[in-house]
Amino acid sequence: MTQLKPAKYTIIKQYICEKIESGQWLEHSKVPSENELTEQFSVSRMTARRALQELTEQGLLVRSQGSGTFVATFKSQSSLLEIRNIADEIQDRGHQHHATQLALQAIDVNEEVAILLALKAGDKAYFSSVLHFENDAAIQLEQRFVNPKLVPNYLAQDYTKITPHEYLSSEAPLTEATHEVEAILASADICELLSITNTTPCLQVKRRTWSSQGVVSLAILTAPGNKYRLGSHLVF
Amino acid sequence: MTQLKPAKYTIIKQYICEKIESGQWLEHSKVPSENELTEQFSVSRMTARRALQELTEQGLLVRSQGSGTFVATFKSQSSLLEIRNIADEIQDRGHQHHATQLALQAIDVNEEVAILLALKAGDKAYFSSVLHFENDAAIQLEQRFVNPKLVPNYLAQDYTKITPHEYLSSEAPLTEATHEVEAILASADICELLSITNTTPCLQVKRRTWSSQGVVSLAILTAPGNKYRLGSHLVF
DNA sequence: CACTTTAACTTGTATATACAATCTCATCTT
DNA sequence: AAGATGAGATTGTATATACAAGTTAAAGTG
Repeated sequence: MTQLKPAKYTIIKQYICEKIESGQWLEHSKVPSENELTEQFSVSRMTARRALQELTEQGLLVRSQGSGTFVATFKSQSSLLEIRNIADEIQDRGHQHHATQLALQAIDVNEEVAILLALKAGDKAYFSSVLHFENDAAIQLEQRFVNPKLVPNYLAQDYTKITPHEYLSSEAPLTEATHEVEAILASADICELLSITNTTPCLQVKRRTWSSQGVVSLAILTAPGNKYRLGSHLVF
Repeated sequence: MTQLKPAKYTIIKQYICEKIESGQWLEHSKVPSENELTEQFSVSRMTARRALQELTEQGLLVRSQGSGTFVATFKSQSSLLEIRNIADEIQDRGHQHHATQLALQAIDVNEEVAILLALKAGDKAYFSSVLHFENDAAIQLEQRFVNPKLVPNYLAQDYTKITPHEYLSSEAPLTEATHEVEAILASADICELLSITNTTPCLQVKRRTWSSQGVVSLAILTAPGNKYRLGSHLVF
């Protein structure tokens, strides 16, 4: 037996999580105050407070003395590990960024992608391919494979203007991500897109994202010369 | 004015941090219980508890109902971001690992290293170079530059058998680290060490570590073909 | 001696209360 | 109309208390 009786503060946490995950409480919207939760759940203020506090530490909420508690934007959750958005990175260097969408369609996944997306070989997945430019020079190819069960409306968007965390978090709040980084030589067609020779070392980042429902997406970034900065509280 | 009166729980937190950082309280050793801190600082149990709680969330302490609160091992702090130890990685693949120390000396730092280590150009730094093998094939070169002010005993160790977090955390508990990842072609001498051609793409990871005293070390890992896995709670 | 029980200690959860600090907004004043 | 004031709401800090639950070690029992 694991838990005969869940703690009261966990019940409140769960309640708030569900409201946010289901989309009933949107980003920036105000969540009930400590006193309101106190009444609603018939608990003491310190118990209600603990629920809000822990969700704030998890990054789901932000609190502000005097004004209230609010649903965090996805961005404010990302303090743990931040791989910077390519557009922001380029603009910080004082350069121009634009992107071109090369593909947006449903495809049959190959074996490797099927495994990484937790699908069966031959299953359908949504696929998009976006090429990013810095001052009109192609610098990064972004290929995304998206689980159609979890993001059914994926094919309706323009992903040159929407960053991954925007489209993903609006459909299913992401709970986890892993990144796998490798140095590779790109295939001939990708070299052509990026205007590089087949001897140019490229950084390849495979990023997988999860929601509570399962694997949401696999993104493969291929970029010559780029630096990725990772910050964290801890090491190794 | 920032803080006229620091909160009591922060005073207790600071007290505990200092004990740990100064080495008076070693890994696994028991820290005062909530009741002891209550007496010692003349606060309520909930205030003492808050200090212990927050340090636990930061990863400095671990708590166990019934038995007490203890100083965490460095490893148990590393849940946020984990770049796996190369030796563990290799052994998990079922292969053999060994390492050779190519250099261990004090050097004058060049400009780039000086900046990254927060030293002045021409300052002395400790330098070590370790080559890692998988089944007798060289697969990773690890070059470390260490701040001699913060790790004065660095030149006394054998770093083929000691992992970075072991030697660093024993001297000065690390509080933060950043990783910068890039795809490069290695220099001629490194290519020779790794038995690769000068067209082989290599992953280069620059890892900087901090303690409360300042920048502790800069490690440059150069590895062809290797994959680095990064796990985190959050994304982008 | 081996096993069980008990007592003491420690952390976990929960409540009730008080006051401080900050923010918002309606009201008052000039 | 513009600025100052103040009331109310909200989070932050702190205390005192109570009981639950897990651990440890001493005391008791066979």
